Amino acid sequence: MDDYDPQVTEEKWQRVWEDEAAFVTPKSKPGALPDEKYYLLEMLPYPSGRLHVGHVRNYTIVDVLGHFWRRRGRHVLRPMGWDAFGLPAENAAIREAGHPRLITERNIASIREQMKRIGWAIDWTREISSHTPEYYRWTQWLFLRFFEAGQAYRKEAPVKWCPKDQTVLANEQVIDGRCERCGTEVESKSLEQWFYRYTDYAQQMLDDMELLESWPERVLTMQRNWIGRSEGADILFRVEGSEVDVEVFTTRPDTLFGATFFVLAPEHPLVAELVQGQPEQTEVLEYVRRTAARTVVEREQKEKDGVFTGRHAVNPATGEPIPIWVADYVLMDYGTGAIMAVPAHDERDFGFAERYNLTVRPVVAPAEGEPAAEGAFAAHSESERLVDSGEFTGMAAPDGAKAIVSWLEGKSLARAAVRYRLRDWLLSRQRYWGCPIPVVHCERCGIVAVPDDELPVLLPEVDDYTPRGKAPLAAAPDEWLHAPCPGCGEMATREVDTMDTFVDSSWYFLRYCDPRNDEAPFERGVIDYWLPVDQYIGGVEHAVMHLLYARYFCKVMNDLGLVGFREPFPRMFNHGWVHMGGAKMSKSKGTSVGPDDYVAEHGADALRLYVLFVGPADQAVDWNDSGLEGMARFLRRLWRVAHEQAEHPGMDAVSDTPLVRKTHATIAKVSDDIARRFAMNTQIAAVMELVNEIARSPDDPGARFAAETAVSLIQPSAPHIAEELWERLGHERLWEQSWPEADPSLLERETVEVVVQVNGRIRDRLHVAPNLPEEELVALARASDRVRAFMDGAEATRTVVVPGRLVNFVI
RNA sequence: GCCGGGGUGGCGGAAACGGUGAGACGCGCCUGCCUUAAAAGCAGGUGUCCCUUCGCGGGACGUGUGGGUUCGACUCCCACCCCCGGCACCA
Repeated sequence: MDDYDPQVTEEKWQRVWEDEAAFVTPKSKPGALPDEKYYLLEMLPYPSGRLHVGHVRNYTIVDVLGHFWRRRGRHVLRPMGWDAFGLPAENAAIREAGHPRLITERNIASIREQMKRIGWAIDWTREISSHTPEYYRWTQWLFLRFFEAGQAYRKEAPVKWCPKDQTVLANEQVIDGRCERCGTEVESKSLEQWFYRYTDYAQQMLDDMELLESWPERVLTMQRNWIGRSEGADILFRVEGSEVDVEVFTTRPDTLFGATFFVLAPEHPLVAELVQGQPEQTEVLEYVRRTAARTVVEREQKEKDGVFTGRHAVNPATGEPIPIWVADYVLMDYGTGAIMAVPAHDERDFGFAERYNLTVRPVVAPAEGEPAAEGAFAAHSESERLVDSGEFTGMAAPDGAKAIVSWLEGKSLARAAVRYRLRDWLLSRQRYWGCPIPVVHCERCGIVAVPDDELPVLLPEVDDYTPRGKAPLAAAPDEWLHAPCPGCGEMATREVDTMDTFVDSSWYFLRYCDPRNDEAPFERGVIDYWLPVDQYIGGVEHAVMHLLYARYFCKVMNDLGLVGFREPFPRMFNHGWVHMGGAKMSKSKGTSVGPDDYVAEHGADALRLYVLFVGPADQAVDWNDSGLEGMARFLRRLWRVAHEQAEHPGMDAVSDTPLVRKTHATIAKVSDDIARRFAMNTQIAAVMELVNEIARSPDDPGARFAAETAVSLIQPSAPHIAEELWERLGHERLWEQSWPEADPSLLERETVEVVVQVNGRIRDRLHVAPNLPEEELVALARASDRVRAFMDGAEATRTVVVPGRLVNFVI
């Protein structure tokens, strides 16, 4: 027996797989049934330079599933590609005076090489990259379909602006008031920008969660929170001494009689008009100006204040004039930017009223004899009743809410309303390295779409990528910047903003199915075969960004007849990241450990096993390589055991030995761990147990069968060594062999150990046949000397029997 | 504050349904074999405490803390402590 040399073995099999196109998936299998396919998808990676062991863990989890389902007879699609546009490459280009394309492509080449060395079963013929014109042509094409459908539109709106990256951000990209990428406090600016109208789909996103058969509960919760549905009413307030009505949204219309003042957001368009000519005008406008100068974080953290406008609104329920204030705790971009303030029943309103000595009037109270609700501002409940609320006094709060709304509805002053926290998706970016937005601005025709046959609008070369608040493309050469308007033929100017990279990753999973199509983004029939994705895998950090965007994209495409499904990823699994020093490994933070040294020392198989073995696949782990040696040890042991057994003849018939039974139990355990539980750590432990067992009884007649099975079961996790040993055991192409099946008749142990307890304490053990009748078992247990000693002559008042497990005498 | 998830040996982590022996598997550590020696490998041991005729053996305690349900609880219920993640001016 030669020594196990992972370098030799791994190189050999990687070449064989490549030569035989082992993991290349044909376009679609003619006549194949949909349930024979298995579309296995990992979230599109950003090519950030080099892989770290966190990536190795994630992709190896995917790889195990791919091998497993392929050997279970599924037609597996397992592609790879690159989310190649985006700020890091552009910033690196500015820093190093390089070109983002060259930097990106260099990174891709380097990562691809690492991936191949680890031996993942990827279909590289389907590789795609979002920065290539072949890909972004179709990103643009889809944009135009959305544009025609009114789903892509331009508007002036307050937007989040990152002063460091010099670009606008989507709401999802603002974390705690800071830019998700660089941590800079974001500012609020009013700018004209491109949006996808995904608030149209807010309700469907909620409703269609029913179609998501297997998603982590926390992701669904995060999406629900993000969409933020609330039910209530829109109510009109007349401004005293004018014809102006201001609309507010409230979730507590039952408290309308307690609305004792009225607040406008500083950005509310009515503010200037209301204070025109008032003595308070200067002070109010100064307040508005000061608020506008603050960053989002400053505004959120400062103590809330406000100014009185000198004007009053009329409470539509009481007819009473209430003062109108402008205050920074009211936000322009939720609801209507104006609120009715009910200080008795809202914590924020109460704080404000206290500060400025405004009237507090309770209008909801616990019912007679009921204790006051926990906390002064708890949500209303059946047990609370309206007080001091005119004709509604005495009604239960929820009923009162309905009654007040329909009363005002009759006077056209209110209507039931649902609001969402979700804002439209801001998709334009004032940066270079992204997909150009394919429209022109024409003085005569306005915004005009570039015709499909002129796509792609190529990203032009520019001299300077540095963001200066204006898109770098504004400085593109004239021959790019100016183009004839497709409408009137006059010279028009191209759109200079580029798209958010989340647009690129909202449809890539469709392109994988038909990656070289140059007539359409994809062929409908191919999509119908492969989609929806059978298993989607990625980090939880995309719970409210990528996953919501991609869901939205599919809904619109479905409405446009481009695809035949409403949810792309019915089954989602979140892997846990590998951490270092308590945080996710990250190249940019310098907390990153690459796979290369480990692969050079112990081989890819040992590393693959180790990253699977460190812990449950959905949990984060802190990186610690001390156990890697143990995996190498296991592989050498497997090597030795397999070679020993290769000397033994194969079994003709199925013998029934303890080792054979153990082997069948292992098949069952490994299969269930992979297919149902995603328990990659325990499936490996199970194979280790089996190998230990073979080493202990090498002359068992079932030993060769056990060894071959162990090799077969470890193949998804350690494919190179498995392939080599399989060959040395006299077989071929393990990756094509069907997955072993456990024989149910051999799953049961021949004898089981039954515990005999007296009062719940173990006093003896019996070895009996698993199907021994209960009476016999009890008789046997009662006959035990040790049991008799502890029973001390007493009779059991109760006997508990768990067949095959235990007998418990209670005295 | 609200909503999730979690606290098990020196370490990473195992234990569908409440049903033996908690601690699989691996790391680390200890002892022995092999070796001139080391590495590798192999065999065995390894929760805490106690009794022991030291050969087996036996007992008590032990899954964050305190209660509870049950013949029986890592698993169920109540209260509390701690850690991780998400949300948090959304009217």
